[in-house]
Amino acid sequence: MTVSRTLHRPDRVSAATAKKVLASIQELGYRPNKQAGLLASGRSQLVAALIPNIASPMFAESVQGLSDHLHESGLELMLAPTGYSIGREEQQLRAVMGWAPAAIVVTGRLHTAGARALLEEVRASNTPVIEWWDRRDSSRGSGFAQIGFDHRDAGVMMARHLLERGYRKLAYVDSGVPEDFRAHERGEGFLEAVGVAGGLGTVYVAERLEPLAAGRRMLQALCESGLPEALAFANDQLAAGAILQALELGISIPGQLAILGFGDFPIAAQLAGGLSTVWVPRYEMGAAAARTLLAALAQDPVPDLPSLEPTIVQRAST
Amino acid sequence: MTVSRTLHRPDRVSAATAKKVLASIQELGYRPNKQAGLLASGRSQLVAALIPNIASPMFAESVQGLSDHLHESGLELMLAPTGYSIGREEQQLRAVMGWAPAAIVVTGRLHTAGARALLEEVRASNTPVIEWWDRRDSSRGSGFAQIGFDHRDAGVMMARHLLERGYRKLAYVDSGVPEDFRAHERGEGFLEAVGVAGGLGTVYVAERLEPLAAGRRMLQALCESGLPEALAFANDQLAAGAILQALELGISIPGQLAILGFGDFPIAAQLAGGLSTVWVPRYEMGAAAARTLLAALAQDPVPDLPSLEPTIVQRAST
DNA sequence: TTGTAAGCGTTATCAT
DNA sequence: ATGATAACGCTTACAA
Repeated sequence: MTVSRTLHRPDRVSAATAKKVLASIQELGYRPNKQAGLLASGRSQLVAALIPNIASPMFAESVQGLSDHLHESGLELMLAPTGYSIGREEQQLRAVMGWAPAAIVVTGRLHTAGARALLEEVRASNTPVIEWWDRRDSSRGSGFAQIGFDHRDAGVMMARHLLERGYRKLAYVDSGVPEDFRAHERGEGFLEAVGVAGGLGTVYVAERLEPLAAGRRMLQALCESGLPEALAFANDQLAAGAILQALELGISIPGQLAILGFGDFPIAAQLAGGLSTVWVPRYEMGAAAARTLLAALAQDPVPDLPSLEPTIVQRAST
Repeated sequence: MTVSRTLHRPDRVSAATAKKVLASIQELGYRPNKQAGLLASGRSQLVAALIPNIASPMFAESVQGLSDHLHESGLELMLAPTGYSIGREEQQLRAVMGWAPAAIVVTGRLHTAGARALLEEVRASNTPVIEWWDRRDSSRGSGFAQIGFDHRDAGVMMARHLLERGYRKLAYVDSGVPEDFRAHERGEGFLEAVGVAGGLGTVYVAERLEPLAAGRRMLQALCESGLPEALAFANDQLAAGAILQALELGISIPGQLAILGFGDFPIAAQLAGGLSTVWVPRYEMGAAAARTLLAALAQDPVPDLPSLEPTIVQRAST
């Protein structure tokens, strides 16, 4: 008991005892067993994050942001990939809950009914639940903490950017991942904004290949069936593929075809002249999730968060 | 006790009892507490992986490979980033060991003395320790299971590829991350092979910027100080940056300058004409680590692993 | 096939 | 300021 106190409440132990305890810890190489600690205290030091894909650059930086701030506070990160499937997400959620995590982070606001019930249960036990990478103001109150931005609005922003620059025949290229709801929502917002402005909007779906290759193929296909004036993509990788293909075909950008990406990945800044795109606070969402969740665990008020709105980055391709 | 048995050794429970138990589990929403299970059994269902950087595409796919195969067997993955620092690695190792993981995966074969002692301790308790992303045959026997390839050999292979194609004035561009020992070792192997062949070898160190930008800057700098005949890079991102810059400067590739990357990331196949590079079994290392570790946990013999040797991918840039 | 008792390593609580 | 005792929820070992 004195050892436990020395480690957790040093102010409640005399200096002399503390010194002896620490010396013994050093000498014996004692490391507390966290599982036992959790079992006794009911407080875990684990945060579980469920994300569609670990290898995707979209989420990797958010995970890094989360991880950086979590480790500063002595929390460990448990990662569970869902493969962009909400069914899989429910399974993973079930598995992860067995660890009694201190907080749970899930991607997006769309879940199976079962997953939603599990999350409600988690929240009912005073464990923070955070949805990141999405937010819809209308659904607040009913839901969990949302750290992200509205993808429909982002789609609207993309369309408006193109419309403002005079393009009228527009198309959105979706990623071809059936359950990437956020990409679909951007497409919906895009289409709607084009319609409102009296433009001509279409949605295409990329093949489910490696994205640079899929972008190339998409441009190839459109060349044969007829190019719009501007093309907005679900992500920079698709857009970069299209630009590379356009360069090879001698299609001038943005003269014959304007191209807009999403994500503002490094390649966007480096590609011939620069790819116009949408900057997304990837790392910041992770950091914000960590800050929010730490505050909730400490019963502190919700911290002020930086704006997490995406913004258009204008380069040479639009 | 009957519940525990129903869940873990269903063959030891009568069908009728099992049915009743499962019905109750369903009805009550019972989920076993894994912490308590571990505490009682001494067997954890957690695998800890320590990697330099979660957001780096180098490791992300290995993590995905590990994760995919782990989850199939009901093991959870705990990730700890070390920021390319072996000091940080030791800290993380200490933290992670508090969870009594079922197995530990660390990146590379170079660790602090303290970390090495901790890993020995882990192994002494019959917990598998795997070093991935590196392997040195001479150090086997003294060490842990190594899943990866020899980076010095990879450097030699890169140099030989360039030498065979007639280039004599060669340079290797290192990544600029001080503790990326594997990139340094590739550079050493490269230099040595060039020396042996009687060529002229140099090592440059890229600025520590976003890698595409650093590759651009490196090429710019070399243009001013004098280009070699061929340039090998520590990774494809640096090489891609150099190619983009060369295109803008009108330097012909491989005519005036040959360029070789490392990693075989998607961009290598898509870049103007194609970047020659070294394919690395990123996902496969993750999968192999999982298979090795599962076999060790099951006391099965070490499984046959596919070859994890990198190979040269010849494209237009060399 | 089922059930009982003990104990895993910690922390909460209360007594000293 | 320190220590004794009883949990935490499960599994092991053994008994019925």
